[in-house]
Amino acid sequence: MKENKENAVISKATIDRLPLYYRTLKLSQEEGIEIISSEELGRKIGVTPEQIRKDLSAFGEFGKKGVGYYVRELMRNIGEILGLNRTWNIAIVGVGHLGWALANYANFSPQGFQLRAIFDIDPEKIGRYINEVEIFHIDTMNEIISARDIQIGIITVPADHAQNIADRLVEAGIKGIWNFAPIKIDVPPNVHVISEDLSVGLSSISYYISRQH
Amino acid sequence: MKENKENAVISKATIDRLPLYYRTLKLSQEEGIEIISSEELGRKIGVTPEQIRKDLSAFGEFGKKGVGYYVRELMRNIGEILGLNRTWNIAIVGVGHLGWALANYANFSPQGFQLRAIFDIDPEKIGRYINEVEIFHIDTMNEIISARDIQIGIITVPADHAQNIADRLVEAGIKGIWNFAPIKIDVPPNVHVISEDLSVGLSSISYYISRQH
DNA sequence: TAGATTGTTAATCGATTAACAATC
DNA sequence: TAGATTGTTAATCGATTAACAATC
Repeated sequence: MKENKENAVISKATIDRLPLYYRTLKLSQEEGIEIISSEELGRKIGVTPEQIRKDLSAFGEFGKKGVGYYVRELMRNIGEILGLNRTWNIAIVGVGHLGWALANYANFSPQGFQLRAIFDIDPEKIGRYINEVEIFHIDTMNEIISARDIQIGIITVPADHAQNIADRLVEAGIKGIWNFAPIKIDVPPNVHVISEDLSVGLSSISYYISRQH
Repeated sequence: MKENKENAVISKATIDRLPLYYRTLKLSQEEGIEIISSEELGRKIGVTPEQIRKDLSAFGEFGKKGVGYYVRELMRNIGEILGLNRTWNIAIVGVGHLGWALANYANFSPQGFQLRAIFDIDPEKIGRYINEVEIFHIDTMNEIISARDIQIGIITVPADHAQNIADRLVEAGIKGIWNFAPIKIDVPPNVHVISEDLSVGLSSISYYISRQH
């Protein structure tokens, strides 16, 4: 596991940008670019070059002065920082429209995220498969999650069930939750939650375009 | 249109919290709660009471000292600030899994967002309906968007087509874009873009659970 | 009136930007 | 060597938190 330089606390803002760097480096690499400057990388992402250099400097010295960054090497380093140099097993809870869409989302596995189980309560859905992954009854969560060594749970159930599902996931030993339910969920401090709140995006756009002069 | 107090610039962080306040007030209202303190509202959202009072104070005085906030009244005020006191017509471009899921997402209309058109290039899909909304060919975007007075576009096409679609949406007169493609898109300054980048969530979780000691 | 809670100013904290020495 | 670009320190900017007077 890659440690940061002197155990300094890394800002959340920095962490949120690392996946953007990683993704953009990957695109550049696929285009055959071998070396990239913070200037060019920043231009592609929409971030200042200083920001990038500052962010990276929290973890080490990955560039070559006067030259730039070797794309492949920087990718490997950021991948290591993000913990992408391994496989994470994930489960989706709730096969509504969104859960179904995410279960079909193909871009997870190249980054090391493997969908290993899907859960629902609808008897109609249980036993079926999405993309070769079986849908199980929610009551079997404990067994399935430990048997399949699942570390991350994705919650796509309605808001009024989200906390209960989160509790069950935690109980089953999950370490991280990606929550799509539009509600705050409480978990113990050793479990990490990222909330993807799709109910705010349009409101925020509405605000800005309302006050266009 | 609700003006802020003395034309001060409102921080982006404040704007991003307003929809959370709105949503939580709505839930409270549905539970029959008529008055709420910043303390209680903050507890439900996971934000400090000071933060809420500070955010709101940028727009006016909505509370009653020693009492709290009238839920219904505060909701109306925040709704006005966000521009939710009207209907916005929206279009989805790209009927992949995610576009399909969003087209079926029922929670938009209660907040005044009406899906008026869906676009794709697949001849198989064109002419079909999702939830009573027709799928049109992308080449008819200009006419349809102005005919149906659509102000907001949702991009759910692959990353390599996103910029082109954004250009077409802007050309058709759209004012705001909700972008789900994992790439930065450039638009003129009078168009507002919110990016919902689903490719970063899992990486960010991976980072945090990797370094759990 | 006493207790509660807002709205706002001041203090603190954190993140971004600017500047530049180091060096490839 | 000269030019380019990193890594890092210092300066600035912005956002959050603390404190408290105002007042219901």
